[in-house]
Amino acid sequence: MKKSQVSRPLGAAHTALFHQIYEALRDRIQQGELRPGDRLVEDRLAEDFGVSRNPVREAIRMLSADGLIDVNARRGVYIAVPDPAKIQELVEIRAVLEGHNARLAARRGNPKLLAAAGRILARGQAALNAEKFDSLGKLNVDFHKALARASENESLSEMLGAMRLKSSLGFAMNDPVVQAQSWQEHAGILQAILDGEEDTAETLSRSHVLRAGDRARERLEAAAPPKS
Amino acid sequence: MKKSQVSRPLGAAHTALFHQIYEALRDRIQQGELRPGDRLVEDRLAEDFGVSRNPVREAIRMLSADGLIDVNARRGVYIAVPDPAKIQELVEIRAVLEGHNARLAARRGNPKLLAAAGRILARGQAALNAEKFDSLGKLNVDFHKALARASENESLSEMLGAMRLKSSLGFAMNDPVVQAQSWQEHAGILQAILDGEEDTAETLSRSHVLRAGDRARERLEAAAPPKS
DNA sequence: AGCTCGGACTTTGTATACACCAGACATCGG
DNA sequence: CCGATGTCTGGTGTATACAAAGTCCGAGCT
Repeated sequence: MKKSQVSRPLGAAHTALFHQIYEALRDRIQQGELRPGDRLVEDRLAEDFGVSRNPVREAIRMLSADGLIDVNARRGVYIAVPDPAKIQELVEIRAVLEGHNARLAARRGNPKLLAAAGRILARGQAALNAEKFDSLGKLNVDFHKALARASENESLSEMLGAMRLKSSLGFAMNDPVVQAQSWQEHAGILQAILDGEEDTAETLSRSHVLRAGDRARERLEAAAPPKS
Repeated sequence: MKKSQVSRPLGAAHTALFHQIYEALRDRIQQGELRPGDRLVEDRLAEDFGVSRNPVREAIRMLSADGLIDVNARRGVYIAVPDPAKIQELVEIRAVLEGHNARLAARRGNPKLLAAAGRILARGQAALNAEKFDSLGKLNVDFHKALARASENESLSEMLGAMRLKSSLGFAMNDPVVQAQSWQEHAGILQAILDGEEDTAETLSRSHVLRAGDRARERLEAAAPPKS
């Protein structure tokens, strides 16, 4: 679910406020500026954005439908705090879909789109060698986006994007260490796709997601051990 | 995405109007009462429901985020008219996910949940024999819902539900003939799950969805041949 | 006749105002 | 001292009012 909710006829004036607010909030969540459990107060947001409460409310409904925030009737809205089990479910589903996506990409074998993915891969490896971990998070997202495009299945791309966003609530996807480890697997996936090895591409891609999930969970548990 | 957007702590008064309206509209879409391309006018809806425009607008934002309606800024909102290519994409993704769901269901092998699915299967076969085609559509949805529950992966259930709803926009899922044909495949799927045959369950389930999609598309093209 | 232009009407977008609920604090009785 | 009840306040839910953009249709022109 990108910015596609409201079609913007290109030159057509300003986009509606509720839409701008929706994107702004979503970006803040993705950026980690708003963290799980944080409260969103309509009045505050309205004032911050310099608008009335209505556009804010409509943006909140959209975020709610996306599953990014939890709305407790009459008690306030909060950035969703996903329980680990749900996150694990999401990761498993993502693994299946990313695997399928890799298979499709291998089947299509679109040289242009794959070259684009290759360039991002190179940039990522360069960043890794230069130990510029902070830029790795965005590159990781870009790489997966490029792969998603390479499958030439737009719906699948959108779904994967939405799912990545949602899982990013569960754990810091942009944790440098996790990124660095997982990055190395990207090369293998892309190679399999380039070779047209559908099965290999799917398997590698699937396990890549699962492993990344495991690593993130480990670090999460290490940081905040179960209070049992 | 069930009614889960707003948690209702049981005794907590009435559900908000915007939520009721959201559900009402969604049901109307699912029921086929509102058809692709139909226009939704805020004022009309507000009057029909006997409320102001605000709850209606918020409901519209949620439906928009679900991808069930298209909002053209300042020009009106319409029930989404999915182009066939997108529908095909959705069907393919659904096939993969339903396949995975069947695999999980086979792996879990929860007797209680599978028995529930079995009961619905029996009801469906009975309806088929009695040629009560009109009830078959709902039973089909129920059967798939039961299967989704049997995988014990809540996120997956929700996603499959949402995807079924969205594809139902593309073609009349409740077309009696399509339903009748596809229904017979259900028995095989459930049997494979009961036998714990993960691979078989996944394969059958996947091809079941793809075939149902093909059949629906055939009928659609037969009804409204390409104007080329 | 066909086209353009302009104005009224329609519909969406936003702001303001009010009602009601839920939790916090205070007060009172035991 | 402790628990129950009253009040107060912050925040959400809904309604009404206003502004702005889009659409439709007919008059006038070529």
